[in-house]
Amino acid sequence: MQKKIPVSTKKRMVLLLSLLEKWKRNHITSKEIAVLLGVKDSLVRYDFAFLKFPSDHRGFKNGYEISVLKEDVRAAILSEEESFGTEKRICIVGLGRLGAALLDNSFFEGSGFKVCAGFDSSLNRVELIRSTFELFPASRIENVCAAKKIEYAVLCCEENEVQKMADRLVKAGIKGIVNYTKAVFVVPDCVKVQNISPAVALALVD
Amino acid sequence: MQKKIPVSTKKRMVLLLSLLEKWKRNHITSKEIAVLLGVKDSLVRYDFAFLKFPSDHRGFKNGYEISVLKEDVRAAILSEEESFGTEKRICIVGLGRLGAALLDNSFFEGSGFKVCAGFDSSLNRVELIRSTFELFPASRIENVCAAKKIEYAVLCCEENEVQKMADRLVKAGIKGIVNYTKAVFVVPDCVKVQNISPAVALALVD
DNA sequence: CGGTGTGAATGCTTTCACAGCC
DNA sequence: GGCTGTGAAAGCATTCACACCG
Repeated sequence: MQKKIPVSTKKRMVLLLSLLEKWKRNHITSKEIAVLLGVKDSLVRYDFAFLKFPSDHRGFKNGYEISVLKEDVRAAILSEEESFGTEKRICIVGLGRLGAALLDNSFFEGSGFKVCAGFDSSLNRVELIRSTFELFPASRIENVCAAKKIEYAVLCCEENEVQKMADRLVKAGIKGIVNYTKAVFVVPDCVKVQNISPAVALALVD
Repeated sequence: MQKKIPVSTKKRMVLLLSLLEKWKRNHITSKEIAVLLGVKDSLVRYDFAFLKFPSDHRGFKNGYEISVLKEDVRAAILSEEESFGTEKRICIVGLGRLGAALLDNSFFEGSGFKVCAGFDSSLNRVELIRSTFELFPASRIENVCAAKKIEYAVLCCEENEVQKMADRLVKAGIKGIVNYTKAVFVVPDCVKVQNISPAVALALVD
């Protein structure tokens, strides 16, 4: 419906939402946001221009009012999706130490995502780990994801399983994959992937 | 010395190196690389143009020879740094389940980074967790990082500690921080940070 | 042909400059 | 003065088109 929000803007807006949660005063300026996000203030205002806020914040002297801004931003970045308002469902694939750590929904609260299932090729792990939602053997990815309407996946399995798991996720009709392993894999164009293993992330900070 | 390598190129090259490790044939074409990286083949060749390989691969009919390409790429992306060849030293800050999971050096092998220390504000954890290198209380970040010449940090502590830990890392003279928490923090311009919590990564794949 | 290398064209993203408001 | 909003300019990143080679 709207003119699609640029991904770079979207990334900043997600960070912004989580930082507004903890902001103590009830107003904030573009300059203050910019410092926290590590960008220029003009860029923050330019981002806001895309979101076409219903409210006009101009002339508020002391910047934006937190409650209004928060609602405006949330509405804007969620309104793009078909599944408006409802949380998008995700799964964790690979329940080694990293995967098991991510089973905690506190990583995702306020982000619009919700962990709904975990998978591992080791039956042992699946039975051993306790969690607030169901865990399954990897062989059931196709079934379970479809049944539970899971749309996104976080990959943190063994490197030699990566392609196999990705294939299953694709068959399950998943829309996007966040890959925390060093290994890369091939998916059809309609599935988006973010390769963001610790090693890659580190290479980007220098 | 060279014309600085663009970050987007660098990211792809890091992925490429790890992908070449597992490539079975001893030659590869830009088309094949492009599929694995999920980009256009022209972009792969354009990337290579920046790196100004010593060897000219043109006319090799069947693309690039793995061993030559691997050396060329590695040399190019490492040659930017002052600390040529030697592995860059990193630390993990916050040893909850996520941080503890990242203490495993297998996440970083082949990437040019090496975990050398872990920190947590809970003495209990520091003493309980076993690892192949030393763990310290968070109060010692400044000392230990300086002494061990640690240059980069991975942040995965409690959200309410994030700013405090970041301040300590800055005092310790750290160059870059990868932030796996949802919380944001402020650092001087000379320190680079990558905010890439699971929630942010997911927001980018749709 | 099917491959690489490269300059020019396109498309994104960020910054600048400045009008308008309190 | 300090703030937002916005169009125009600058800066990056990606794609295209095509020369050249085996």
